[in-house]
Amino acid sequence: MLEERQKKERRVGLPELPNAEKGKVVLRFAPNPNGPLSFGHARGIVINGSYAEKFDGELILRFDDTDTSVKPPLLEAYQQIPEEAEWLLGFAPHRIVIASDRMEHYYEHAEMMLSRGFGYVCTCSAESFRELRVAKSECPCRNQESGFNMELWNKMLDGTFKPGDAVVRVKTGMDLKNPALRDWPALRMQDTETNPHPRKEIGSKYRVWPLLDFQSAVEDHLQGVTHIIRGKDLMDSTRKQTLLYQHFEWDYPETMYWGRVKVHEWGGFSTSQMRRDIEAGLFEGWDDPRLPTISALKNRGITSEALRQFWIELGVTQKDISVPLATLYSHNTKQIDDDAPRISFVRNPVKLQITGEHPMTVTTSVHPNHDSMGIRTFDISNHNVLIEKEDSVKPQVRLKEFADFDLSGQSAKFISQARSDKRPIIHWISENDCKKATLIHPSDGEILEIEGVLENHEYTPGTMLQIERIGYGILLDDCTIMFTHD
RNA sequence: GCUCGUAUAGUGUAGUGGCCCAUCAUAAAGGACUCUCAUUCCUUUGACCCGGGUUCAAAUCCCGGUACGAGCACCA
Repeated sequence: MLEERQKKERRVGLPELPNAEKGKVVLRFAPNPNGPLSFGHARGIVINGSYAEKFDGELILRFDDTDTSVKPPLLEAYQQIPEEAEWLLGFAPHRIVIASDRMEHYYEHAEMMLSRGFGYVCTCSAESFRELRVAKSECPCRNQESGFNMELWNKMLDGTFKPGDAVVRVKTGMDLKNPALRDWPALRMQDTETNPHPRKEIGSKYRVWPLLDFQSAVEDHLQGVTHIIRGKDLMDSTRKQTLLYQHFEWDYPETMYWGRVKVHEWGGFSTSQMRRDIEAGLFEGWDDPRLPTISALKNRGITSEALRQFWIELGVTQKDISVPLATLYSHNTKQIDDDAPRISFVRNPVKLQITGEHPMTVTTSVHPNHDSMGIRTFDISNHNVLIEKEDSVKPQVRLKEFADFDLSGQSAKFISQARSDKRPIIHWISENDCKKATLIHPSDGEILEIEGVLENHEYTPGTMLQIERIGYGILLDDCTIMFTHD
């Protein structure tokens, strides 16, 4: 090396993807549609989607909807999740795969397993198999002839067996040192008469259903997935699936993992728990602003770009982390501030009557850094203005962009238009230019509805606003603002 | 219990044997700008879990410990 090594640049963005060839990368994100997307799901979408984009590859959105009783799918989620994924990424997933539409493929592979002798139908109970697993001993079913296995398989399919009577296992070895890998279950039966699949085209059509490790493994192969990036809780899944791939003589995709994430303000986020809480009436719905769902965040004014930057900044480390929302809010502020019109909202308004000679109109900018966004005009010809109750106790104040006043009860004495001293600057609204409005502020599990008056405006719902001296908010309707963050 | 994984400032993150008395962001504190408690800018505070080893040289490699997390479901 002739050249001196340069000071290394700090790596920004996503880490390198091993063995990635431009145009040939296929990634997937596979949620259970048992609810809409949560904040945590966003990581899977953002990371996998960003790699797909970076390498000119494909992102598959796959619905892992193979459980009808423990985590039953929610019909609306099949519609909502792709929309939310597209909102988050700025592009739609390239392929959508629904596991419950692909049952024939899983059956076919199960039969291959049975006939080639690396899978067997096990009629042991879950409890007795657990003991065998601990003891590293094989169960009697393990050495059945493949013909007999096919017979038993058909009894699963035709309903001779009932749920719990039999499962299909992959032969991996009962002496494996990791107990999690020993002859793991691949398919089981479910009572889809009492718990039909919510998709009506599926309903009670199947009794035998693949479990995640089998379904996911087979489907990843069928779809040509090259890279799997998922939570490290699925590390043993990789090991189980690798053993299956060896049987099928397939190559397992490259894998990367991320650790567990908690948010200081929310703790963990479980879709199942949210679903129970919503059904119990604790929340108004999936987009309740207190909930860590994508829809709630979106409705509260968090941009998809902020979410993307947030997750990319966290990267793909295997550390278990706990992050404050302030980090997300900081990204969001950077996204919205330049475009957010300034607006005045007065909480708990107190009316003041101005005494003394004073201008009849006041103008101020819509955005102090961008004159192009125009001006706001206040009409004070009736001498009445509104200020926050909290500010009304101050003896001397300056009404922002207007003038200095001395306050005394309900009256405000005009002192001077120019600043005369360092008295605090407060925001205000002229009585002629405002209407009653509500600021919705989700905080500490409560939804506070702060009444006040809002400056007249012509913004459309969805506009992000910077509420002077309060924070950022999103306009819900003419006179309702949802507080976003400071 | 068995198995697996992770450990860098308050919180995240960069760093894969010498560029590191360690990067960047965020948070906090102070300041500049500003007629918002906004934005922007500047400054400061602040970290390689512990103990051994390998090496001329370790945040980086090895071993042990500790802590935290995960899997061992006929959930995903």
